[in-house]
Amino acid sequence: MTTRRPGLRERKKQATREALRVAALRLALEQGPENVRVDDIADAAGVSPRTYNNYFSSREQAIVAAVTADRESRIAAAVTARPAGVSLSEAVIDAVVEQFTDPGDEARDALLMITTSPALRETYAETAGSLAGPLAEALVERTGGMDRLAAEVLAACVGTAAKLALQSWLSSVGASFGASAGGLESASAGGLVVVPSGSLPDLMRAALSSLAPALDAAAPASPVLEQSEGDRE
Amino acid sequence: MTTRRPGLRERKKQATREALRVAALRLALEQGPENVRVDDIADAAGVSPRTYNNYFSSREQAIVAAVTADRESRIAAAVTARPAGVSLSEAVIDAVVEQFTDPGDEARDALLMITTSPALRETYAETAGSLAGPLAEALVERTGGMDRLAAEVLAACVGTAAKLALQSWLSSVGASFGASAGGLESASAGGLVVVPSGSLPDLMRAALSSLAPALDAAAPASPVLEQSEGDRE
DNA sequence: GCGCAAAATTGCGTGTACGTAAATTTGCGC
DNA sequence: GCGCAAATTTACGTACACGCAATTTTGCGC
Repeated sequence: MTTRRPGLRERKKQATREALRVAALRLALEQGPENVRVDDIADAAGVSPRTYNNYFSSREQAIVAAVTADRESRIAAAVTARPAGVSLSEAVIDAVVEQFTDPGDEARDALLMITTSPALRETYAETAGSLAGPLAEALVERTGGMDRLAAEVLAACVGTAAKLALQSWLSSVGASFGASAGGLESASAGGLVVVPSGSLPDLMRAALSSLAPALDAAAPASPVLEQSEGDRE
Repeated sequence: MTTRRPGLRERKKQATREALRVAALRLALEQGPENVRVDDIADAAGVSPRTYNNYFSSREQAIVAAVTADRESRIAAAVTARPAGVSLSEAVIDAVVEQFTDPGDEARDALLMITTSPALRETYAETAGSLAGPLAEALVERTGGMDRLAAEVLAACVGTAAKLALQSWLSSVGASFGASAGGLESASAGGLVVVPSGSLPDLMRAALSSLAPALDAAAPASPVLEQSEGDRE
């Protein structure tokens, strides 16, 4: 249902996007992330440099996109796929942890590179926030019509918690965080005080568990849904 | 503790920052936000353009900083200042709503300008996330040592919820949100589905109320709490 | 096939963010 | 007051994000 008509035109767009992702990742792995210009990526993908910015709004996005790909929709799908018996918090936490913890086989070295480069770390952590949209949909779907605003808020908070866990984990794995000279720190730029140096799954589970009460409270007390949830994908 | 040593040197830095803020706001109000170059701001503040970026990492930051100033620390202070009797969620929600709802007297026209410019709206909404750090401190302080990670997570989530409420409110007040062509949407760039067009206080209270259970559950030694929900694990 | 309108790509120009190293200022001990 | 080390400001160069308009490509009705 989501992929109604691929649309021959749309398909080509996705192909271009994919080509850019692949090219960006390959070049970054080969020459190091700092030595890759957007011109190089665009050149390797066979498009003009201007086109690159039609698909990605920063140099780092294409690289991390090669790893994160469509993680958001996978998480959303995983949430709706959980058996109706489990609580909402359980479903969400399990789905999120699962999707974030398992790196694709070939993504291992890419992850290593990302943890090494501060700029990539930042962008990578920010991808956690992008799951808000799809997840909100999934929340509404699963609970059978929870309040829209509540769904958006909770989904965004899950993303925030995941981002925090990711940042915390990254900062423990990699080097220390360079503090910029600027004053008005952006939300995601502040150095974290927590450096627990645990495993990423544990860390993420711990972070998300703080949200569990809010998630369960938002579910309208119907653990078993009799709704015909026939349409799956 | 926080302001241990004014430090004559530090004072001058803050003066420069203030000068940049004021200049940026004044120029933006006079000529419209789109017609202000960073060179103009730097020039008006009597520093080099490069110095501007030593204090603010984007052109819009200085403008919104003139309005938001030290909102984060005010919120943190407001949280700790609440009487010990009230629940944590109540304290936090009241403090946040209070600080966000009351625009300074002279900030009125500035707020109007911000709602008009999409770029400023974006930056303004993002400032909500910057309260995470101070708020986390306040949470730990008030609850008498809640888990550090939980405090960071909850504080960040409060910021996220506030940001969402702000975005929702801004999109209802101003014009529609232009969708960018790019694919990998950043967390805060996605168009919100919720356009309730309520008053900002109501909106923010509604958004934050979703987090109330999580906040209250995290307060261990709170006055009257029936601890129904045991932590998993 | 033909042609047309929408969509995507491209080139260009502008403004911006930031690394880097030189120049200037500040704080402090003497 | 003197001078030195650290911090701050500054100039310069590079890369980048993006608006805009011209150009090419795509999809579709005929």
